[in-house]
Amino acid sequence: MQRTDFSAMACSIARTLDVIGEPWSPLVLRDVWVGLTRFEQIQADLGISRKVLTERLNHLVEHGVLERRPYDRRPRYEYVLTSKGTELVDLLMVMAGWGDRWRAGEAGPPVLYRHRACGEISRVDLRCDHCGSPMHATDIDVLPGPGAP
Amino acid sequence: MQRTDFSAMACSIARTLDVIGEPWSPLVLRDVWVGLTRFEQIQADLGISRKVLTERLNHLVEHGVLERRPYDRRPRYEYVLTSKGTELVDLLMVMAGWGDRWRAGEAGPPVLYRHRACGEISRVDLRCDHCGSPMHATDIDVLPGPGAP
DNA sequence: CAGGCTGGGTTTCCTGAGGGAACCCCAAGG
DNA sequence: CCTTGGGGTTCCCTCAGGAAACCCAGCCTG
Repeated sequence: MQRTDFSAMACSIARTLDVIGEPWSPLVLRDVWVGLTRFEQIQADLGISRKVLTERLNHLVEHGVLERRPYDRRPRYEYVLTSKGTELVDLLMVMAGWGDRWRAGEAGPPVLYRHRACGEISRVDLRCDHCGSPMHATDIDVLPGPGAP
Repeated sequence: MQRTDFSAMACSIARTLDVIGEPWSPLVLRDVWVGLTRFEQIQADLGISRKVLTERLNHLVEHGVLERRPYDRRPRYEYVLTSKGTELVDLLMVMAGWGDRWRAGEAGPPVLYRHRACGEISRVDLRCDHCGSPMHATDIDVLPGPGAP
């Protein structure tokens, strides 16, 4: 985990990292996303230490990214994505896209994504929400915003 | 940082985290992106320990995300994004988008992005690279790919 | 041409987070 | 009752992060 507290920085990247920047957090989120929603399942899938998994889950719940809820009359719980968390999955998809492109190697990507709307195996692409044309790092200017320091 | 080695996992998210998952790495990348390309600049801007900054920069260079190059006949160096690194900035933009939306608070986002193609202050949106319609976490099915374990 | 200055690190030491394994609690079920 | 299994806690050890001091190679200045 980061020792330094990122949440105080006037930077939305740092603030996002404050929520999912700790080691394992994105992978925990991915597991919940693909349907591994219980402590034992996630622990077994990732091989993460139980202590750390407890910490991560609590942190994600505190930040409103996951919701912890009982699924039995016994004390059994599962973790589900909130809408805030579901939007974080977009980030995971972009991460996966980069990994697919640059680190998949000979074997090719371990998973494929099928877009339900068109039925095609496709990749995610970044577009401008105004004009709809591609919007990548080199296509933009960065300006100070209202919350600038 | 993570003790566990993510690079061996058959997961493109984990493989991406192996490159930029360590604390500070995304912020180092952001700094280089916005033009803080020298050791002293980055160190001063982030307040990161010099030791850790050295490690992160070396790691990013080893992975071909940054390139280290001299800018003087004295032993002075600057770090610049490779194309592999520039594509990672897309990830930073999505991160910033989430932080803007969920954690900016009253003050509003600290920075704005102007899309050069249309001139508008806009946000990045995820689209299907086939059909061009929105492609978010809930719009896709995940299937095993050729590199599946 | 000795001494400073500057950028870019390296070293040292201390603390605390991650890993691993053992332990614990509670509610069924047999 | 005793076991089983999910969901955690506790303990201990090691190693990564933070802070600050130190180092070195070239200009630059007196």
